[in-house]
This record gives sequence, C-alpha cells and structure tokens, in this order.
Amino acid sequence: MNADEATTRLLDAAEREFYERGIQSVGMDVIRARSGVSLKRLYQCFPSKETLVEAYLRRRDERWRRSLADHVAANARSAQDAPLAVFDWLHAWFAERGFRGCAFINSFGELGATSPRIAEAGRAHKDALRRYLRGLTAALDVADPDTLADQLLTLVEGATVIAAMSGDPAAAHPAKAAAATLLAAARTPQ
Amino acid sequence: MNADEATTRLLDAAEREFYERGIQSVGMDVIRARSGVSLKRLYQCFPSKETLVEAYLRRRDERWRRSLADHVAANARSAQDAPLAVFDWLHAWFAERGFRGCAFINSFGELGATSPRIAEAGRAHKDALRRYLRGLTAALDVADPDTLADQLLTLVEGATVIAAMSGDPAAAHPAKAAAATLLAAARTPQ
DNA sequence: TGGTGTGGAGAACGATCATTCTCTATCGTA
DNA sequence: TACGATAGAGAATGATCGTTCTCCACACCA
Repeated sequence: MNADEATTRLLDAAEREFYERGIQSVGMDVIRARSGVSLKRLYQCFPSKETLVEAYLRRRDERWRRSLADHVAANARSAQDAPLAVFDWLHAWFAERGFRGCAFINSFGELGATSPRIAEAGRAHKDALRRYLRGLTAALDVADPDTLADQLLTLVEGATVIAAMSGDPAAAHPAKAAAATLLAAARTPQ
Repeated sequence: MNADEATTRLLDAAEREFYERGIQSVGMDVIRARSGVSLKRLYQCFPSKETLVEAYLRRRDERWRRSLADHVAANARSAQDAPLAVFDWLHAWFAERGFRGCAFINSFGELGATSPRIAEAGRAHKDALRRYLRGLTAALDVADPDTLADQLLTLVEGATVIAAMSGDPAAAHPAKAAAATLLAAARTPQ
C-alpha cells in the first residue's frame, strides 16, 4: 500500500469514527484497526492525532459544501428558489443513516477550547458557508443581501442542531418555512 | 463541611470547568481541587463522573431557563414584544466573559453518542425551551403558534452556535431581525 | 548470494484518568 | 479522658491513550 492510499484510508476511517463517536472517544488504535494501516505508517502520514483530526475536518468541509452546492445548482429553478433548495438538501442530510449533527459544531464543543487548530477549522467552515449563502442572496433583488445571508445561516445552523439533538429530520421544515418568509419579506420591503 | 455544601461546591466547580474546557478534558482531580471537596466526599455525593455531569447539566438547564424567563418577563412591554426580548437576552449572554456556546449542544456533541443520560439531558433542555417559546407564541394572535415557536427555536439555536464559533455576540442581531420579520408575517397572513 | 532498507505487527513507554484504598487526625459522646 | 465513627490527604490500582521502539519478513540491488 502506498502513502496516498494509506492517507485516503486513514481519512475515511477517521471521518467514520470521529463523526460517529466523537474525537476523544476514538483512540488512534481504532483508526489503525478500521483503516488497515499500520501505526508506523499512520504516524508517517499524520504526525499527531491533532493533524489527523484537522485533515479530517478540512476534507469534510470541502465535500460537505460541494455536495450542498451541487444539489442547489441542480435543483433550484431560479435564483429566488436557490436559498430554499438549501433546506431541501439539509432535510435529506438530516435523514441520512448515521446523521449526528455538524462535525464542526461537535468538534468545536469538544476541543475548541483546547485546540486552536480545530477551533480555526470550524470557523473556516462556517465562514465558507456564509460566503456561499451570500453568493446566493447577492443574486436576488433585495435591499440587504448580506443580512439576509446571515439570517439564512442562522436558520441552517439552528435546524442542524435541532435535528441532531431531537433525531428528527423534520427540523428542516420550520427552517425552510422561515426562510421562505424572510425571502418574501426581503423582496417587498414594507 | 456538610454534604449539602459539598454538593453545591462540586456543582459550581463542575459547571465552571466542564463548560469552559469540555467534559473529557477535565479530570475528577481538577473538580476536587477547584471545589475543595475531598475525593472521598466527591464520590459520596456523585458515585460517578457521569452522574456529576448529568447533575451539572440539569442545574444549568434550570438556571439558564429561569434567567431567560425572568428577563423576558421583566423587559417585554407586550406579548408581541416578548419573543424579541428573548434575543436581547441572548445578546447579553453571548457577550458574557467566558461564553462558550450552549452547554447542552457541546456536551451532546462530545458525549451524546456514548452516554444516553447526557444525550437525554440535552433533549430535555431543548424540549423545555421549545415549550417556553410555545408559551410565548400561544399568547399571540397568529395562525400557527407552534410552528412560529419552532422557527424561533431554530433562530435561537443558530444564533448561539454562530456566536460561540465566531466569538461575536452580534450573531444575535440577524436572529432578532429575522424573528421580527417572522412575527410580523405571522400576524398578517397575506 | 549478501547487504540494505522499507513496512508491518505489536510490544513498550510514559502519561493521564476514574475510582478505590490506606492511614492518620479529628470530633462527638459517654 | 477514652472510644468509635467520620473525614481528609493522597497513594494505589487498573485501564486507556498517544506515541515510539523492537523485531522480523520481504523486496530490491550489487
């Protein structure tokens, strides 16, 4: 097995285990066992657990945002419809087997106070998501697209937290309805 | 020192340390040192770390919700204003020194998959908050107060997560503005 | 064929942690 | 004052974890 394949297998195992059970609950030996990569190779690819966690978060960030953007690009019928498609994608995500909330919120709560690198990875993810939503609202004819994007971001995060803790994917519905109301109100200022 | 005082000091130390640094990052010896309660007494009051964590969460739940309800009761000028007062209280909370997000979201992400009791404490907190918000929206003349309460809950959770990760208390502002828009729209169905 | 380096398996190390145990001192009571 | 129970300090225990080290097998090259 070459170093590239080992890296991929390590990140796959890390994502599965860390996301499912939390970071501190998963030892490096579990990563070794689930990836089939020896400990020596593991520490060649990632010199510490923290670097492995950071790499897991950064890869997940990219994949998560690409999946969201792809869905919105493929399913939104208009620029006005795009922000609502975000919540359809969220609902599907919430309903996935093994959904356990936002990996960045979870790892931030667990290690944000201890590890600046993990805290920063979480901030980077949220910033990128905010930029994406601003891109969607900038295409609309509304007075304050940035504030609207911040409101949508608030709904996205809130729905994710509620879906995770309640275990009910329907948490996406009030969020989508709220987003629709905000969009309509932003289009027709009093 | 009697058992009651020991319990109080233990819960005080637990809340300070667990909230600030996360649960798994704080050992029982730290709780002993910061509370001034001996290990023997500690384990008489709480037979395991998990029971201490659960007690910390339940006490924090009550205090947090009472503080919110007191603020809203004291500052809301009308039933229509009450939901917005929630976000003023949130903003003040976000600006507190040592604010580090919602203790229940954090502990859920850290240990929800491992400890059913901690997961349940988080659900209980969110359910109680939802009931409180439903109480506020039930007093309004709106078509669907329960859905409105769920939307407010989504905004509350989202603002809390964003404020924690960004470190910026201003996350309360777009949430409050969104709440105002939703309230106005609920009062005047098209 | 012999030497060298790489990789894997897993033992070893050192630290930390939850929990329990030991020893000693203190205190209320007769 | 003498005794029995209780409490505190902190050592001990047993487990886990991140990380490193040892040992051996195998492949590549002269």
